[in-house]
Amino acid sequence: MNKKVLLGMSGGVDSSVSAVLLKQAGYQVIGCTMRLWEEKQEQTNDQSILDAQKVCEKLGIKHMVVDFRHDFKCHVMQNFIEEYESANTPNPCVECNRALKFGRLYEKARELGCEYMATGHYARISYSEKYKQMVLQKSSEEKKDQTYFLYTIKKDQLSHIVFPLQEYTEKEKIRSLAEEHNLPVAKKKDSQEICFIPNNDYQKFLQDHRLKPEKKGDIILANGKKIGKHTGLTHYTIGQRKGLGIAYQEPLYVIYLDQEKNQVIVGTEQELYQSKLMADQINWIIENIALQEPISCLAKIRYRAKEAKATIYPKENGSIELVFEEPQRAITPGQSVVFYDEEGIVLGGGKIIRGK
RNA sequence: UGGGCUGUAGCCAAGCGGUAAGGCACCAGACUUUGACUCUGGCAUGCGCUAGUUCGAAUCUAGCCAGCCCAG
Repeated sequence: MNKKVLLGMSGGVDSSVSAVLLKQAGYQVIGCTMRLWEEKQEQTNDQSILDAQKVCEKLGIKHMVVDFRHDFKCHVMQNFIEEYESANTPNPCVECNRALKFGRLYEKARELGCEYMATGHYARISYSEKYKQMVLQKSSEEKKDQTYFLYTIKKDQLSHIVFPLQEYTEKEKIRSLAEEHNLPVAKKKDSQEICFIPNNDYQKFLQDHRLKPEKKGDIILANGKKIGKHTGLTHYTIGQRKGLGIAYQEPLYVIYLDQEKNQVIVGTEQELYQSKLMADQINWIIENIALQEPISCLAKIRYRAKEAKATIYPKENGSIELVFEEPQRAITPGQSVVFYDEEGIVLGGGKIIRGK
């Protein structure tokens, strides 16, 4: 048996250790790094490619680079800009997983005759007796779990995807494995922030790429009282506290962005809580669950938020309404909502249109 | 012009003779494969100004300045 797997490699510790684990498990591994954007000042993309190459060389496996710059620009960067211009708050990592890693890269694996594709994500895939199908489940390392970014994976893809880190519960262990195998990236720090945005300055990125000019406007309280000036709606997201520049008796948070009036509405922390939301672009991973019946689940409205008990009400047009038992803080359009069962199995997820 | 009130950091605000609380804002760091949130730390040699009383004043006294309110 010669299981061929295409491993997406970012040049980081996780995907590098994944290569080791796959090789040990007897797979024929091809490392593959995506070229995603043009290099200017930031050399991060080139650096990842070099790092991945070094790791592959060390392990004696093939490495290749695929040029997905066009797709990345069309799907991820474009979406990022458009969402901000619609007064939403995008999550580019979700888009990138959907369109690139489990879109283009997945196709590439098939083209190359690989039965499997792998990534260094923290998540589990297994067969579920309960649902009689392959399922995506939260990592046993709850803190590192990345299923929130992975809910867009199609259910048919699951049997062809491998997450080699799925049994690992500690990041420390991954690092020590990397050191054991003398991987040159063992000490590389975890990636964070938006990969294609230099210095994490997304304002500048938007400035350079925006379609419409920025419009300044008023910051108001829910009662309509003017309380400050904003520098453009794209600079704000719901739940945001920093950067408002308003001195008040208590902390103020952005509770709503009114694009028509070009206003930022702020309020107290209490005013951030809502117990309903509408979502569309739903991807169901559990097959027979997307019926007309309301479904109980645990829903998560942002990465690193705690799941909360909720009921899903499917709509005829394919969107859903979600009603929480307890109000949730800062439900934000553009972010994703992911549905889990009580065992952490991903039922599906979608994109939040609005909170109510 | 007469009477009253107020003046503490960028904003709000405690203190009322014993050596400047707190909140907001801001800054730095931690956390974090989104943006946020959160957490930790920093942030007035000085309390409108000038004299004075006192061992000691933001706190008491006097004068001045500024703002607000009520009379006319």
